[in-house]
Amino acid sequence: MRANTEATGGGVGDVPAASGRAAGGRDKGRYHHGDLRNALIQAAIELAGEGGPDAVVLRAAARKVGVSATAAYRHFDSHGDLLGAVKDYGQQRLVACMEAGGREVHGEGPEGTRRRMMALGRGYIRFARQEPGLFRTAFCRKALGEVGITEDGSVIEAGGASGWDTRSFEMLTETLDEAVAVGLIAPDRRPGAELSAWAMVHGTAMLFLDGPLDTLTEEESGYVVDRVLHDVLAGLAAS
Amino acid sequence: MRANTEATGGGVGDVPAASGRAAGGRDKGRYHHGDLRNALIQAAIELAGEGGPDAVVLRAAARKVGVSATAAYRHFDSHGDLLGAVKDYGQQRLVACMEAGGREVHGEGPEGTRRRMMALGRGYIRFARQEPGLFRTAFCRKALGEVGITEDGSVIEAGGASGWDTRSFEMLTETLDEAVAVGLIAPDRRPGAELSAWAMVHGTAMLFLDGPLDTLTEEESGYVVDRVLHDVLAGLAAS
DNA sequence: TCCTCTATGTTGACGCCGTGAACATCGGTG
DNA sequence: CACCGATGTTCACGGCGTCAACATAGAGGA
Repeated sequence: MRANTEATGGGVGDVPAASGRAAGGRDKGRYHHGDLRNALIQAAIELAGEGGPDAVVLRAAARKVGVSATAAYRHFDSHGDLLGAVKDYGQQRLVACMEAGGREVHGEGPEGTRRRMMALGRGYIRFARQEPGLFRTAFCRKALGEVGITEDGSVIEAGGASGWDTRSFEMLTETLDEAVAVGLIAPDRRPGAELSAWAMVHGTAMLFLDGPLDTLTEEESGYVVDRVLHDVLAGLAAS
Repeated sequence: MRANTEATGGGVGDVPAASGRAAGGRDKGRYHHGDLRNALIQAAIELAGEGGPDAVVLRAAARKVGVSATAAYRHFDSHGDLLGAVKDYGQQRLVACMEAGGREVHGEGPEGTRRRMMALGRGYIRFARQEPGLFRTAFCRKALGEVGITEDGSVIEAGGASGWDTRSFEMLTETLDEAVAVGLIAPDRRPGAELSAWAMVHGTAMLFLDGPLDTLTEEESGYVVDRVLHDVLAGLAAS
């Protein structure tokens, strides 16, 4: 971090989720932008949405805001730092999409819980399909100092599991606990169940985006998603 | 494609899988390399193995071989073309790793088939963990003309499901058919089963690499993999 | 009120990247 | 042997991330 990045907490939080034209350039050539950090993040988010993580180009974001490239360095340590901000935003959007899906289902008992789990998974995959660029950015490596190669050629991987929004994991955990309480999942199959569930959903999303499922229509993909989610629930339910 | 890329079929095939020092530079300054295309692919494979798809830098590969950067354009259309060759190679290695896993299991009947499916999945994930750079490259987008942005800003996604090695999919299909024949999977649950199986395995691999499972030890991850594979089989077996 | 100090921008430069154009060299075919 | 196409080379361009030096606006104290 550098300069005032500490002050804004490094989060994205107050970026207007979808403010149309990126606040398109400052009015009347003010020398100081006023909110350049968030403006750059917003521009970078749009780039990511259109072209994925590789499209998040520092100079392009600066151009969009109407500011010189190096101005970004007053607010971000590096290109990876900016990308990390977009990554955080993407993860938040993913969580929001899951929550939106879960809120629509209100049923009680085993069937209600089952439908809620399905809704969670559908929300996850819906976000991946509707916002592929952001989804890929949310799961891309190489934000901040995650990977790099030192001058002597050795590979460095700093950070470990850093930079992960744990909220989506918590949502899954809560719903799985509910599923056990309600008798949907056998208690002895509970430990580690979030892994199977998450892997299945995430894998399905990846196959939709980068795999051989990328040509399916909306309707076909609906069947696929239901089938996959049904299978993972069946696998967890089996005694 | 350009020049003689047609002649070698665009495949990698005859690249020595792991020839230590990349054939380290031509001897005695011969003007013509003799096998530059494969030498560049080999160098690019090493780059990918060390740093993933982003490390596959055309100029770096040329440097490794001891040749000028533009020489690569006699054998590849573009950077994406070279990356595509590495991608193909990575997919072949993945298939090889799955086959190696499957060959170790010889049992007959339901239990044998079950163990064979587990071995296939373990091979998939073992490759992802042992060769993360190659694995990521095998599944990276942006080889050849897969994605791009036109001058007017619109996003173009050419190719569709192109560039996919279908062999791994076939192996899965065969084993699933075997599982039905042997009574492991209910026939009515067979259609679409490869999707669930693949999604689960691929998702687990992704969570190991880019997700929150990247800190697990070898032993821990073994349990995780077994658990996940067990779950997906249970899900398919349930009537 | 004015002066100064610091946060925030700008310009210029560097080395790396992918890529095209023009030129050089080798090796096989008439 | 003379030639020609395949295969390399050098040079050049614009774009990228990033650093150093300089410019400016706006806030807080004299």
